[in-house]
Amino acid sequence: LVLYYCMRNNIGRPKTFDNDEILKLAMHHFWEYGYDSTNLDDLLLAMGIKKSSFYRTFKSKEEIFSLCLNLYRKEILNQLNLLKSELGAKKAMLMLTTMTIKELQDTGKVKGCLLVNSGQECYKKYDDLSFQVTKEFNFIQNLFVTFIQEAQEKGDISNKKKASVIAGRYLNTLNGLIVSIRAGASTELINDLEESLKEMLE
Amino acid sequence: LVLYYCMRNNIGRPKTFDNDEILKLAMHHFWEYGYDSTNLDDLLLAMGIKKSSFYRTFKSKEEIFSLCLNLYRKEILNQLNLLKSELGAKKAMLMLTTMTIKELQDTGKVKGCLLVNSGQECYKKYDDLSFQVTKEFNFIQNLFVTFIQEAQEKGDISNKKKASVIAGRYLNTLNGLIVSIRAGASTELINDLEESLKEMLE
DNA sequence: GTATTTTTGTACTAAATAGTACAAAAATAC
DNA sequence: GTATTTTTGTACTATTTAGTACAAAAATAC
Repeated sequence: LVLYYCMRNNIGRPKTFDNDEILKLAMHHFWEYGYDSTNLDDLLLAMGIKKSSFYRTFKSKEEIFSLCLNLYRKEILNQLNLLKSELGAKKAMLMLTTMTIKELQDTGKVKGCLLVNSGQECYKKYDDLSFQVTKEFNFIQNLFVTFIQEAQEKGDISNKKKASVIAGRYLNTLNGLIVSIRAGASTELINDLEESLKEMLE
Repeated sequence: LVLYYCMRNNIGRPKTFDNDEILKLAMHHFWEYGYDSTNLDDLLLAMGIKKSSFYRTFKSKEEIFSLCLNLYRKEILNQLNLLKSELGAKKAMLMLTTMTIKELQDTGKVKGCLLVNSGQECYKKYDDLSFQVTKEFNFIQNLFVTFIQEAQEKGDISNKKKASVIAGRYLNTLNGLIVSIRAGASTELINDLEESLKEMLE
């Protein structure tokens, strides 16, 4: 009798939310408020589920945050690859940067890069998360390196420096940009920084 | 009778700690651990006083942190002016940067800039502190602008861009550097970033 | 109706935290 | 000794927080 029921998988009340979708909602909430200052109640509101369902689906706050870091890296990877297939490696990088700055200016929200933010927050505080952040960040960094190499080989980037060094300078400036915008940087400065980013990929 | 005692100021048990000294200790503790994840007990240990003495001397955790931000800005101001009087404006800036990187590498501790760290932490969380951080940060930024202007007039910097733009690029790269080091940047990248900082002041 | 699974509601625990109250002790001047 | 001020010790409050326990309700298939 029990065995018969176990064979079926459409038994019982069907799931009303998609795990991946609410994970995405959680990611955006963490992205805006950070890890520590996101309390569970607000997170649940953002996700649209109740506490009981939450702990039924995820192990802990730390675990879901870890999943969010993972998702974030995947989304950047997908977006960059999509842009590359349409525009080529060099223009893809520039486009991502332009989009980032645009979004910052348009929405007025300075969310920055989730990995960078999390790095600042978790560093010397949550060892596991800190380790993962470094891993995901390096993944993205390496992705940029391969893009730059590809563009160098195609002749789109004439700069002969090592791709890893160019990528380092590029991401360094991009990361600093968020700090500068939060500190109330002028439009003039932002435009200049964007210009300097372009110069790096010439 | 009471009036007679009030005239004297050497009456009663003398103070055993200097307010400025323990403030400095507090500043270094906040600098290493951040504001939120500094709990009062650890802070008191670092300061070497007891809770009762603390609340007798300071109003709250938020107030003493505000005083620390103030002190931090003053110390940078003093150090930069001292270096300028010895080396001139341009070399003073480069020296401060070199010292920062050296300290990061030598001690292994990546404390970064207290104002930048606090900016990330307080942004959209503690309005008063956030406001103050912006103020102190702009103060330092303006200081760099005046240094660059002075060096441009003396001919030490031939770059004809607006001093504010050069300062923006410079601080932006310097701030990003801390993120990069925490993310485990290679010595090669760090050296290159330091090189790019030098180039900006040429 | 019954069996099963998902979701919710309510109430709770345990720990950490900033800040307070207040008396006792210690260190000075007289 | 007394008066005064600083420092300490102890105990407490009030709040926030992540996480748990468990039963009740809702939604499906049969």
